[in-house]
Amino acid sequence: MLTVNGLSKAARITPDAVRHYMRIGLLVPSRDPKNGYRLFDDEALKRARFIRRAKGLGFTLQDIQTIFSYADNGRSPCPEVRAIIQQRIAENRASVTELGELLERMEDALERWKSMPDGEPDGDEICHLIESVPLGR
Amino acid sequence: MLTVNGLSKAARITPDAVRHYMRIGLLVPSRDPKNGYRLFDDEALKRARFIRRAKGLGFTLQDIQTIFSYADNGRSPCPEVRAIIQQRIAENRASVTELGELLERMEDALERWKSMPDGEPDGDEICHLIESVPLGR
DNA sequence: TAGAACCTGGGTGCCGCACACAGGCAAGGA
DNA sequence: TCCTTGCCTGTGTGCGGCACCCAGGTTCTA
Repeated sequence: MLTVNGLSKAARITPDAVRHYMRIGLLVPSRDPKNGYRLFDDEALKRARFIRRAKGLGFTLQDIQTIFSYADNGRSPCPEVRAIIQQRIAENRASVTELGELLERMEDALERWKSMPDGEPDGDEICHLIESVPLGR
Repeated sequence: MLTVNGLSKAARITPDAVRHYMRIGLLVPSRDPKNGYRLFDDEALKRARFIRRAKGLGFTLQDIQTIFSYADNGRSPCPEVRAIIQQRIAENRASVTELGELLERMEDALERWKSMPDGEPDGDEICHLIESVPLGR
């Protein structure tokens, strides 16, 4: 049986993460009657490692909740898992695209600014560099 | 003079965003003594539009605070602006890379899973699809 | 005169933790 | 025996950038 710190080391996550997972119900400890310490069994260790793996694949903690509730009710989570990851892949593609477009705007701006002098405060503009950039729709 | 809603329309942001910017001190309204309504002048409208532009370039609200405080003290924010955007560009590149790597892992996993059957609960594994994935370091 | 549409303040929720506080408990050495 | 060190406990707050909701007051329009 492991304490919070012990579990955090065995599963290679921070103690704060362990506490967080407890708070949201992903990990449920028992108690040492002697001192009230939380104790985690092998099942909890398995879960903690699973969480680490799943997070590394882009599953959210909510997703992992869902997966656990399937498993806890004796049903296979696999079909859901396939569906969820497709969803997350789509979201991820969208945000990569979006971030890439932002990055391009940023680089363009920096480049254009190279040939522009710094402005002096004139009570009319806040920063002419930024104000020289066209508004996105 | 514009109310919250009026400003939100003139600057093309949501009323909730206007309220948020007020809360964190980016926009400071005066008051209509008749009814206590918040009133925004042209200066505030200029600021609201500036916020929209700067956000579109990847500046955080904190960055914008900094820029405003330069301008408010009669100093040119331009050198800071150049420094900040370089910083944000670097961060953005890092997260694009990171997200891209995550996306790759996700796609690889989905692909491998195509040739794997759904598992049935056996009390040993939670989801063999996910557990078949190697741990990242 | 009624209803719609606006306004006010304040609070909560999202995501995944990180950090901090104040105090209790356990095990070692001087 | 006391002191130190290092674990543990519960609780609360902060991050970014809003979105949403509540309960109630005000203003405009038909």
